[in-house]
Amino acid sequence: MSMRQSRQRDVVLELVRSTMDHPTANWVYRQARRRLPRISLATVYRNLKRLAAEGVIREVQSAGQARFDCNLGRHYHIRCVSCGRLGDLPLSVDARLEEQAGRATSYRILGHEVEVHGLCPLCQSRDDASHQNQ
Amino acid sequence: MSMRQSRQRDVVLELVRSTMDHPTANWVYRQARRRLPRISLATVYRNLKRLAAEGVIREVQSAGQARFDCNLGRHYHIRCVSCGRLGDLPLSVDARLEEQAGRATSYRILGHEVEVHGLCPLCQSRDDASHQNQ
DNA sequence: TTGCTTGCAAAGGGTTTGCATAGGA
DNA sequence: TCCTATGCAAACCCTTTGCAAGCAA
Repeated sequence: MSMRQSRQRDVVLELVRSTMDHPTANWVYRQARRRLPRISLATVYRNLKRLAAEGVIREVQSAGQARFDCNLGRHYHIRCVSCGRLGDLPLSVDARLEEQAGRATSYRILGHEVEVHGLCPLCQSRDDASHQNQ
Repeated sequence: MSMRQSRQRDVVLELVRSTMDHPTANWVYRQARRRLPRISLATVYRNLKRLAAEGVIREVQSAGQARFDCNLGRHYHIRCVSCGRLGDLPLSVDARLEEQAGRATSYRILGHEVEVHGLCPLCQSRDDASHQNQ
């Protein structure tokens, strides 16, 4: 794959793999600077994109922002509408959806994504607390 | 709902309702200018957002861009990975997904979205044509 | 008249790119 | 050495905002 090794790329990959939180580029950048204070946001973006292009990680679009996922298996996501947190949804992927979509349209089907949205536990308790003050 | 009438808003709404194509703000802007040459992109955005906030249309995020949908019923979408076209997917919505997600997580579930991706008929034939020339 | 709506221009957030330098193989 | 990867700054795209003027109620 002709990808040379670099300290920056190693750190970016380690960071994406360090969390289940599907981090944004900016989160990876902030964390990376703690180890490589001179790393630039452009380098973080280039490495995230490159790693995704090589299939080492996966890029997911959520609420209009790119997030990066080290879990390469097919799975669904759940997003908190309040804080934006994106998590894995441990459900089995619906295999029939794609054949149904193929029959229902003239598209050549390549895949599908499911994003459930709701309030994460933290934002639920934050909400409950603020309601008590009204 | 305290929404005053305006020619600009009428045109924006008419345009979103004129197509099943889930247009972007920029598409609406280009079309609107044919009828109101002095309309600004900011006005188009303000009206699209306002109409979505009032529940007259719906905003959908697709491939990192906002698109606007006059179909208020719950339904799934299909996106062409090549040209970005977003269409409706005429499949019944999976009601069990949300209860399963509720059981599998500690989120308070509010809804879910499904986007199937593939190649639309136009991009398929474009692809086939270009392969013949190789 | 009142105050919502507009056009314009500028700013904003996230992401990408040009370029000279640094640094793996 | 050769060529990829980097840091920096500027550019880019999409979207939002401040403001004075316009216009519906």
